[in-house]
Amino acid sequence: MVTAGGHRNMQQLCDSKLNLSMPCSPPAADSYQQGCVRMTLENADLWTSFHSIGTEMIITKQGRRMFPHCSVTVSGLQPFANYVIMVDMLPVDSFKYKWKKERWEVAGKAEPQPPHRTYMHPDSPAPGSHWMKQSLSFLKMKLTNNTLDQHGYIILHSMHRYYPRFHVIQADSPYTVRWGPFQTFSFPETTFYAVTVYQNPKITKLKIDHNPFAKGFREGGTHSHSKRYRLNKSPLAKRPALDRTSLPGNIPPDLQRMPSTSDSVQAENHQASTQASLKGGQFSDLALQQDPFESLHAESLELQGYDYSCEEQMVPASLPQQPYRSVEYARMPFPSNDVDGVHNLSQPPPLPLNTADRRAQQHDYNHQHHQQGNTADWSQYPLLSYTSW
DNA sequence: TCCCCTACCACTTTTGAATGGT
DNA sequence: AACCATTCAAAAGTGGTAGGGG
Repeated sequence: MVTAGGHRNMQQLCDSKLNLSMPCSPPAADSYQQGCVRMTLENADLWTSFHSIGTEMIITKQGRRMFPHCSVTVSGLQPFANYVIMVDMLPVDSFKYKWKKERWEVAGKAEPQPPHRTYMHPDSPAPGSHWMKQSLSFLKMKLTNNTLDQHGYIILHSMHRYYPRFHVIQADSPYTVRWGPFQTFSFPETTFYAVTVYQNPKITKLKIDHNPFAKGFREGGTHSHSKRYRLNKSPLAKRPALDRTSLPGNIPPDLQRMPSTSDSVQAENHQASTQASLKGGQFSDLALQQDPFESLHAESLELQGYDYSCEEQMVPASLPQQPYRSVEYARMPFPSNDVDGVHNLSQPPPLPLNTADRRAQQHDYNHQHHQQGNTADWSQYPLLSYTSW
C-alpha cells in the first residue's frame, strides 16, 4: 500500500526540501496506510542551478527530452508489492509568459490546456524492492507542443510554466492503476518554462556545460547554415518516428483515459486547480513574504473562468477496456478539505524570478486563500489522462 | 514589426547487433 | 552450446539560427 505519512506540518514540509514525504492521508484512507513513502529528487544541485536562473525546457514537435531530466529515489514502499510509477506535468499558474528584456514577463492568460498525458516509468509495474534498489530515471520522457502527437509524449504549451508530478501507485499492472492507492510528489525546483527555443542565454550556457549532447555544437565550430535546405533530408524523417527507445514506459494510449474534468467535483472547482495543487499554504506564504509590495498588482492578472479541462485526443482502441482513475474513487488518498493533504508539495513552488513570477505567485496566493476550506480541487488534473467517453 | 515556431545543421553519445574468445 | 566482452555502425539527441507565419 502506498501510504501517507511523514511530514505533517508546514515547517517540517519546508525543511524537507528535496526529500519529500507524503503528507498523511486523511482518516478515510487510514486503513490503507502501512508505511511512509518518501521520494527524493536526484541531481538536486543541478536542478537548483537551473531553477535559480529560471529553468527552460525545449519542447518540439518531434518531442524533446528534458534536461535536467527527472530522476528520483523512492523509499518506504512494501518490498513485495507491485507499484506503477508515473509522471505528468501540471501548469504552475494560469499565465503564459514572454521573454522580454532579459526577464520573463506575464504575457496574458494561459492557453487552454492541451491533452493531459502521463508518462509511466518503463519498469512499471515492479515490486517495491525494485523501485527502492536504485534511482528511477525518466530520461526518456519527451515533451512536445504537438497537440496531435501520437507517440504519447507529454504535451505542453510553449511559454507556459509547468512542473512534473510524480505518482506512486500500488498496482499489479498499468491496467489496474485505477484501483490502487497512490501518492503524489512534486519538487519546486523542477518548475520550468516550456519553450521552443531557449530564451535565457544563461540557461543555454548552463545546459551546454552539463549536457554532453550539446558539445557537438559548441565544439564543432560554426554552423554551416549556408548548407541549409540544400539537402532535402531530415534526420528525423529518415528514421522511424518511434523506435527502440520510444518511451516503452508510456502508458498505452488505451489507458490514457480519465473522467473529464468537467465531471463531478471538478466542475465545481473549475478554476484554480493548479494553484490549489500547489497550495497547502507554503507556496503562497512564501510568495507573499518575497515581495508583498509587488503582490499588490497581482489581482490585475486574475483570470476569470480559465478552462483547465483536459481532453485526450489520442484515441487508440486496441483494448476493449480503458481504465481510468476517478477522483471520487474511495481509495483516493486526497482529502476533500484537508489542505495539507490535497497534494504533496512539501515546499512552495519555485521562488519567483522576477516581477512577473511574483505576480503570478501572488495570484496563486490569493487564489489559494479563496480556496481554503473548499473541496479538493487537485482533481482538476487527473492522474491518468483520458481519451474519450 | 514583433514574436514564436519549424526545420535543418554537425557533432557526440547511446544503443544494440555482430563478432570473437573462453 | 552458452555466456561474456569487444567492436562498430546506426540511431538518437543536442542547441543555434534562418526563414516562415501569425
